[in-house]
Amino acid sequence: MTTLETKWQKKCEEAKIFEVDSDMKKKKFFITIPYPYISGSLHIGHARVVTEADVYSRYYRMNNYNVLFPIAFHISGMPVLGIATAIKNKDTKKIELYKAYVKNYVADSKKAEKIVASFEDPRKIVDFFIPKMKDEFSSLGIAVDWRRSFTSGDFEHQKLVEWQFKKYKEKGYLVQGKHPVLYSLEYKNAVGEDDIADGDIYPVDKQEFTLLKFKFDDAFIIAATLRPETMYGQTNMWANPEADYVKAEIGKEKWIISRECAEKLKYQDKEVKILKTISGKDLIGKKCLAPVVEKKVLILPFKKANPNIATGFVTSVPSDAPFDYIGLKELQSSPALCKKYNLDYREIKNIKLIPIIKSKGYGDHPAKEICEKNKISSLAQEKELSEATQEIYCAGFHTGIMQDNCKQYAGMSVQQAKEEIKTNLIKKGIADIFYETSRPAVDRSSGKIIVAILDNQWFIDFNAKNWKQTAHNCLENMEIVPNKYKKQFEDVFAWLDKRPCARRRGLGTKLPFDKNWVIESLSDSTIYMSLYAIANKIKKFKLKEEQLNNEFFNYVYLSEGGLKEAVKKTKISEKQLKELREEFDYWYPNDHRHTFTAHLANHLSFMIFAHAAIFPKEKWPKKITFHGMVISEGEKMSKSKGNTVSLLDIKNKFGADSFRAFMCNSTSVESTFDWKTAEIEHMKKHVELLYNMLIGLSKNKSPGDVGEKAKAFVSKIEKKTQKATEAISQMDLRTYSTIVLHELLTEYKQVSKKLDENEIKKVNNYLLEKWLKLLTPLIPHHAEEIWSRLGKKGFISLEKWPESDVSKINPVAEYQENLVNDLIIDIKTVMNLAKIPNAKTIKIIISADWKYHFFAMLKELLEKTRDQGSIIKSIMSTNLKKYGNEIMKMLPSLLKDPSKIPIIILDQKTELQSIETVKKDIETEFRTSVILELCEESKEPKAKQSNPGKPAIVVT
RNA sequence: GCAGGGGUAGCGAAGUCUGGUCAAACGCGCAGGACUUAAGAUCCUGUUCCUUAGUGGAUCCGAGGGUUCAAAUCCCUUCCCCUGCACCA
Repeated sequence: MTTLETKWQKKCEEAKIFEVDSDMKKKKFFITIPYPYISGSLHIGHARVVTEADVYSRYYRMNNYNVLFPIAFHISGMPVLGIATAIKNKDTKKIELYKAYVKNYVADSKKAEKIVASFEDPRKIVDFFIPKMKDEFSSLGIAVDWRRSFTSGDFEHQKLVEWQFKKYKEKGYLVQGKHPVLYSLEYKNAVGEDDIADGDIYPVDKQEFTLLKFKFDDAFIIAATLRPETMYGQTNMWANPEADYVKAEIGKEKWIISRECAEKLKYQDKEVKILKTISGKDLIGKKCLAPVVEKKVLILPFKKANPNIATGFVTSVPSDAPFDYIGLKELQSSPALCKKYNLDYREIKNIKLIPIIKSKGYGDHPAKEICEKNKISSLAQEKELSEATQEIYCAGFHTGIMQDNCKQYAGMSVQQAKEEIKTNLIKKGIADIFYETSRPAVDRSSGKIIVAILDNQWFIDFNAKNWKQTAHNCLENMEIVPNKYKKQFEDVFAWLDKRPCARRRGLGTKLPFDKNWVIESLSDSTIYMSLYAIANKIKKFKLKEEQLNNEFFNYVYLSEGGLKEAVKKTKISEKQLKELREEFDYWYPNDHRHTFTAHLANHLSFMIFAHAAIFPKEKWPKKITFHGMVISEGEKMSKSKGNTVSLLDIKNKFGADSFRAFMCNSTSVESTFDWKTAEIEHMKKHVELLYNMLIGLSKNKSPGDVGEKAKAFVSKIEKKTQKATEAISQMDLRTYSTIVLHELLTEYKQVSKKLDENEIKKVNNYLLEKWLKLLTPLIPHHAEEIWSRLGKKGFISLEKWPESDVSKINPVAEYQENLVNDLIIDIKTVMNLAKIPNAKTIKIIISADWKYHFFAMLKELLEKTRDQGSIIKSIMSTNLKKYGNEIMKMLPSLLKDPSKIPIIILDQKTELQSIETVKKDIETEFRTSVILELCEESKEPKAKQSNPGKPAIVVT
């Protein structure tokens, strides 16, 4: 099969039928997918999105649209750079991995090694993989105009992004500010999941602690908490007797904090000057002034106070914190322990829990209660204590109400109090914010990871001025499929605030006004689809980087600044500039973007905002459709599971058309697509079967009217053509493919059983081209092959989509056919049940004439009402009254289940005629004689059972 | 935590917006039959249960309630599963 496919891919490429230029006489259709990221080989996730877009766009092409489907490539950000760095650092795992990739294309092992070695230059990775990716995509039979391809590292892309960000800046959409990030002390840079040891398995979060200042001599002891709302329950301070603390100047204040904390504070926007070391032991037994409760509290020993976490001091709230409760209890129950630290046991013993929060399921002292319930009695039960803390935290967060002693916060929910207390304390200068990692973490070179606050981080401010409103307008006018995602967009829009849009590292475009920053890889790909419109011309005209300046995009994209001025500033000829402008104006906006749901909250939302910011209304995107996840053999695809499927696998093992058919038919566009090797094997056979059958049809056809016996068949085919057209036009590829792959085949099989050779030839002639064209978007290669074998010139991909001839849709004919089919099945069943394998005669008794009138009337009445009383009344007021008894027997069951009334009610005469036409066939089928009679004339007791559409059967 | 999606036959998956013709498309699997020396492929038939000369009846779309003449579909409660959440493309 592959040879057939490569042959047609080559022919299409040579004929350049998918390379399109503006054509004012034709309507355009411009469809895009997110450009794929370069990293290793393409898999079925990529295959899904391009294939769906392709099938759909082929339908448009066959409806006389000038269809543009381009694909570019994304290389911004860390991954490509990461590969290059790993290879530079002789990371054997990565080198082996990429050797394996490269060997897919380069057989010679030495050559492959050399190529991989060259990958320490990221550009080499891009240059190597992009042609391969284009080939792999093309092997799926997608109709892409590759002349318009580019990468996000190319100058035309970067110049466009520069232009965009200058526009953002002019409009005040960019702001600078502080921003916490995970930061490696070793790399001296922000880090992501990939840079952190085990970052993928145990993700690291940023946690926000509230720092509280406890007056102590001329300084403050700084305690850190995640629960500022519990501050009214403080009873004491915890310090680690084994840790070293420092006294340090932090701005204008003196703080006592762990040595580690002092180091971290330097990265969190604080001036730090260490004055002296203080041993934790020396603090034990002393007192400091607790904020909020405004009282002196004892500093007590607590080994769980970790100098590596936050400040190394913890304020103790034993009523609500299990750790604090047990820590205190251990001291209170051990005079010896108190003595060890020179503490006054009676004073310790006197410390009482202070109730502060009332949560559902708990009394005044949740920590005490849960420890008693879970039998926790020692700080050594770390795991149990952590779980208990979680549980209380959850209960408090969701159901907790602040108690009366919490002053102005009394009666408030915990959720609300938490925020308010924090903000108020900060305002008063007795609290501060500190960020800590959610777990101890190191980077891949074992350097420590902390949270650092970047001072002049660039943000895109989605709340700036009227931007959100404009974005909403844009969304409002867009078609979103499935529509439920429109609401989700709205939710995302509401939540979008400031987003960091530049980074310190990675590939990409530098911020034009601050070259220390690289524009972040999602922010640099929000309007690139506009470049497809002119990318081929930029190449053709051999434009240079410096020519694609502000004036260039202002003129070509916005028609601003005037042609003369643009010519002067860009040094591009008037003719070329005009042509570029026309090309852009013709193709843009993007009519349709097909993407993965995961992109909604970021890429797609940014795309909408970007267009709203930069472009006039008529250039805003028109439509977004979503596809679902891709899994393989019921599981998430992953290399470790060995269930990944590459495009090369598809090409070599199954063929593009089988894949296309299988994928479209196995799930609806918005649902999860599950790759199943066994099932695609089936589809491969099915495609072959269709192919052979259609070739067969092409050799056995003759023109002419299909004839009476195929009337119902034609009706069904026309109806299904209509349905398939409707489905594909709404991108319901599943319904569409089910019809063209299976339903048409079933119908054809059935009708061909009934027809003689001559009749079949005419049916074949009627069906062949129509069916073939219906199949073309789905299995284009096979369709082209058959088309050429029919002796047709040109490509079927460029043919006109078949129209459904509505005048041939004939419900009565279909009904009659069904009636006869059911009749035959019924006869078989009866013969089976009655155990009469060889019947002498089959008597078919047509229902009494009055029943047709009754059924028809009942059907009509049911449209209006379901009320039995009024239905009876209406019927009895007609001359059907004389059958009142029988009617009353039948009516309840008909009302209960109206499906017993046939969809179409013929009259007695027509029904008799329908059966008469097939009388002979029934006789042949059962090798017996058939007698037809009317109920009124029949002496059979069974005759009364006959109903419209359901003749009585008597076999003897 | 925040936001969103979903639970339908042995399995996958339509149907849900717009309630009725839904025991539920289509595919896979399974069973029986045809073809074949045989296997595979292909074709036909069947595939909730009971009952039966085709009729009929019961159960039924995670669980429980409600609205309605009528609910897989609308409303409420509840259980379970999945996805995303910003130096990550």
